[in-house]
Amino acid sequence: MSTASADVRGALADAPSAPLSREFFARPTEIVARELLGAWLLRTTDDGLCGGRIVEAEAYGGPEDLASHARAGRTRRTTPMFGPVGHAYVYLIYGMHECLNVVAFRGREAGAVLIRAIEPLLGVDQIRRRRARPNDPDWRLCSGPARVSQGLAIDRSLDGHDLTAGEGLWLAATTPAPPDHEVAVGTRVGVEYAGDWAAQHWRYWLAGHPSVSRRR
DNA sequence: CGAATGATACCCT
DNA sequence: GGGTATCATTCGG
Repeated sequence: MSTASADVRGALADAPSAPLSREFFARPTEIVARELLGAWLLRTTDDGLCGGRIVEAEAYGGPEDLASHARAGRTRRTTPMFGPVGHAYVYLIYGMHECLNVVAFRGREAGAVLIRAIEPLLGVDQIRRRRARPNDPDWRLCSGPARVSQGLAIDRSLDGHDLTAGEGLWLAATTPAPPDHEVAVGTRVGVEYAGDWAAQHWRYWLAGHPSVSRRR
């Protein structure tokens, strides 16, 4: 048990447990995306501990999935997607924003789950200081994949990071997990170019939760 | 609504 | 090798 995990248990009555195991991520990405709803995303930096609960996630597949970065096969950028499950895949988008994925199993080839939004619950003050819009209400601070990264100080230095080690950046389950009737499912955001794969219902979110990202 | 901002992938010589 | 269109987004006007 890491010191950081012990800190989390002390910080909250609704205590997250140990880091999610390798086995948790060794399942199809759409299962992992669904199961990650409600789980804690936790981060330690020089500013201390911060994090929140995942309210929105999307599953991406391997080369067969035309919406996935892995569609071009294994490249320098997508190497983590083809590596061991439970590691981070962090990429730069639009030249300025970073997005966090969790590598999961998909057809023996590649796969990842994009963390699209969390509800900030721990270290909200430090999360707020890192954001471009520090006057936003708590629930909006991490309402979008790049906002999650900005708020939790996640960048490409964490690309390939082992999320099961429980240090620096990791995930922890909650009990109980959200029941199916609180979970909504739909198409992935921003992948209209992907033909039939754009219709795949691989986006999961907590129905009605204010921290879920919205289209403008 | 459109700018910001740079890595990447893909097509061409 | 080099040029360039595109991008799993966000913010201010």
